Amino acid sequence: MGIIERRLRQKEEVKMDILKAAWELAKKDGWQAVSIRKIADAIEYSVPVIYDHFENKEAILLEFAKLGFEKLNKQMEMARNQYEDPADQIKAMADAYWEFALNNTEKYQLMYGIGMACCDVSMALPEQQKLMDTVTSAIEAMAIKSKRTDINACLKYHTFWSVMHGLISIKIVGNSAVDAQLNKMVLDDAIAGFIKNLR
Amino acid sequence: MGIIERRLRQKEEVKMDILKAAWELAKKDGWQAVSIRKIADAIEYSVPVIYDHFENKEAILLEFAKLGFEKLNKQMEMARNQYEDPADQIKAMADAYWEFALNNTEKYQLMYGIGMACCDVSMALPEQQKLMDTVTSAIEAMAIKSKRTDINACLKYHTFWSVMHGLISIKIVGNSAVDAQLNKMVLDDAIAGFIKNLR
DNA sequence: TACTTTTGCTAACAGTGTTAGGGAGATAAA
DNA sequence: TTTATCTCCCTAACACTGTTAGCAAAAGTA
Repeated sequence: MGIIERRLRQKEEVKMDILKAAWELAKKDGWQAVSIRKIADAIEYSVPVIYDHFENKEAILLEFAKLGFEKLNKQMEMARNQYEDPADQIKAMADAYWEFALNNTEKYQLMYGIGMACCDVSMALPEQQKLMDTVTSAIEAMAIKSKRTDINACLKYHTFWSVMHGLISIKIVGNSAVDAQLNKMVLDDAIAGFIKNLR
Repeated sequence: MGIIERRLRQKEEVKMDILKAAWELAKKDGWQAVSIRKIADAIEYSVPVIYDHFENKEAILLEFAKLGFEKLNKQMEMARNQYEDPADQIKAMADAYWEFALNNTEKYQLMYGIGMACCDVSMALPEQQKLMDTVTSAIEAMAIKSKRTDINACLKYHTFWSVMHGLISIKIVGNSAVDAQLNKMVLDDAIAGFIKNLR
């Protein structure tokens, strides 16, 4: 009775093909160029088959946003765990965030809706919460170490995130109008200042 | 021979009607809901008439991005000119930027392509340059006053802009998931830290 | 073999930006 | 005044988009 198992396996395979096709189209010509018909064409199935696997186009894109958050979470935790000192942790996480956004531009765009319609949904993803926890823990550790009782870690996290996200989204929509080297310098300067204000 | 004058006047009137219709549609249901056909319907002309006044849809949206930059420039200069002390100027400009983004969300979205396709063009607008000059002048003044020769004003401007833009774009795509009061606190904290690092 | 379920297709609906081509009216020249 | 030109603006189409209804063929079950 492995029939239904095989069916499930085959169905999963088609689903993966859909995601793979969508990803390739996005990498080649950007998310705007991704259409249901082009995906159908790539996987050699007709259009309605896609709707057997995903409720709508948004659901397909959301899948990549989720993947993005998972990957970012992993890399942020790895960066933090490489250091003991909270200041070093914060610096490492800033670099990791920057690195992730540079190497996963397509996913980052989806995660925060840069230069594209859709994805207010992605902002409500539970993976966001974990990202916040990872960074906030280091900020709290630093506050304790610096014997600063006046620091609101949640507030400081949002500051951290704003700088990072601002820099990245300007870079993404600006098509490297500002050169890459300056961007990295701005990041380093901003994070150095951020850390200094936590001491 | 006021005939051609009248014609030009009427033509300009239709152009204004197009912009007005586009603006009203955007305010009601967001930029995604703005379509050439809906505009045509609103101005009670057929679709191709719109293409007599604008090269394409992008050109219509770009008009609002330009208006946005002009308004922002004006408000930033006003904010700066209210104070003599460069630190006060920077704080005032940060508040002005924040205020502008809050009260002109639709324009801000267009200016920096938040949550929508299009508008890599708007990033190349000359109005951007002026904005940079306004802020940079205050940063330079502050560097001189603080006798700091190590400050790269251009770099600091980008830091300033990143914090502002990051905070605002998170707020816009996040549909006020994070509450408004915290956002203002984050802004004040970030700018206070920014200014502190210029002393 | 007959029945049921699953699968995946064609074709359509309603919308998008954009443009080719032509008809009617206003202006200018005869 | 008649004829020619020119400007204005419309209808209709093209090539797309996301999404879905309905049906035919294949696969599995009795």
